[in-house]
Amino acid sequence: MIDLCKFCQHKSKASEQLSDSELSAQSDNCAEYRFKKGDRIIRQGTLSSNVVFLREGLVKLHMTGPLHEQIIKLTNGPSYLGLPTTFGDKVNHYSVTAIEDSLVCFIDLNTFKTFIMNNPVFAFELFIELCINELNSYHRCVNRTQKQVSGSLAENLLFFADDIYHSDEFILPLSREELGNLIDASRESVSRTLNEFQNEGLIQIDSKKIILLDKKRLQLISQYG
Amino acid sequence: MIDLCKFCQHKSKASEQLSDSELSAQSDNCAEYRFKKGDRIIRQGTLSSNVVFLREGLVKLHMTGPLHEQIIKLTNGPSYLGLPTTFGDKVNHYSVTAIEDSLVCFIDLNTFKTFIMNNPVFAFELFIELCINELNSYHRCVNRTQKQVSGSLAENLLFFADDIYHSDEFILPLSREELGNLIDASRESVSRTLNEFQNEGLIQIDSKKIILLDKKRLQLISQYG
DNA sequence: ATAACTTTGTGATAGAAATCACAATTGAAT
DNA sequence: ATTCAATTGTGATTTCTATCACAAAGTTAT
Repeated sequence: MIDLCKFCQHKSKASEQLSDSELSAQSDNCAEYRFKKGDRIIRQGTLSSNVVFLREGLVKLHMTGPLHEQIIKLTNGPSYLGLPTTFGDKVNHYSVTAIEDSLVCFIDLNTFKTFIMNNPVFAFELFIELCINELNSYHRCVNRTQKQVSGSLAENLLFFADDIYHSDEFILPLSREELGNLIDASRESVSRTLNEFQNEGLIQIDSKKIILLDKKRLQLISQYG
Repeated sequence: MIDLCKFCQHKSKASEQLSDSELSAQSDNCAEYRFKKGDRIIRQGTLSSNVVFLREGLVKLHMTGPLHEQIIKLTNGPSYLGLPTTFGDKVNHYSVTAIEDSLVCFIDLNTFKTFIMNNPVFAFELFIELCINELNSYHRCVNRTQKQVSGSLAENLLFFADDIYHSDEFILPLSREELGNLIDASRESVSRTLNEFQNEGLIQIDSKKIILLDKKRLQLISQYG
């Protein structure tokens, strides 16, 4: 268990600022778990007692809204999960669920706090990360409220290809229902719109497998659709 | 100009953690401005070069979406404005406009950074504030995407009464159009829904003046409408 | 393999809200 | 006071999407 964190290949930008002794302290106060696709990592409504760091994998942050479930965002590792829900309140305001097999570290809250208090560069990096997250959350919200189904769908297909899988061909890790929760549409509308995209030659669908055929046009739809 | 900040009655929770010498340094590197209703305080797209602190007043954070303007949120003082846009990127991602006469302090960025680096309690307070902001932004987004016009409108009327004016009778500081930008509805829908509310005896409207008559029912509409 | 359950596709219908169009009101400027 | 511009109210129409209903296809378990 000695110095596991020191040699971790998936450090956050903040934890790259930790000293050897701090990393060693983190190793001693940290537990590693593997989650299978579908496993709940953080549960809305429960006490948040650890800092959660996603080393590898893909997860969804989601919360129950007034009418239905909503996926707030998707995050792939390496990245902290739920800093806001850990430090913003005692209780988790949202859930986190693996949508692909994921490797997660749970870091003791007090140890983490010590780093913030004693290592200003670490604290500053976290601070910056939170700022960027908040900006992104504003952008996501503006987009999801203003775009219609085809626009949001195109946007998210491009997001999967460009930011998650780095390939124009990928296995969609979400059901149609979940895709709907991500873009604020019903299961049926997602189905229909995906088929429209296929009929117009924008994409090719083979059940969960998606191939993006015309990214230029998808980009246009994402912007103005 | 000596120690203006020290005796400021509108300190942020974070700046209450600053030492006398730090407050004095802040006084020396800080400028105070008064903005009239309608004045732009931060302009989307320009360089963000100062930390902006709203001492008194009421402002809207807003950004241009793919289709129209959207009000991200309303903030009243005392509160930092645009920490995310100041530290998250060099360029402002959103605008801030006074919707009531406001008193604002511009704090030198480097001075502020020094505080973060040298005063961990200050940094931690800011960190917590950002976390809470992000949680709130998630909740606002879920609500505005899932509720329909009457629900969002009821929610925001209650927000004005309870959180901004602390009175069930207030002068609405936004035009119908702006209210629409806040709840993702058209100007016309806002007009119509306000009138419905009046016809059902929920509120009384006298042009900009609003009186909430039945908050219980407004709460129900806010939840399930 | 079969049964039971979940996910998905697709047509028909209904409903909420945008848009369009225009009148009325308010406010600002001269 | 008068003019011009901006804001607001209201009806008619259109559009998008949710919902409903049911069939088809996949998955999982026994």
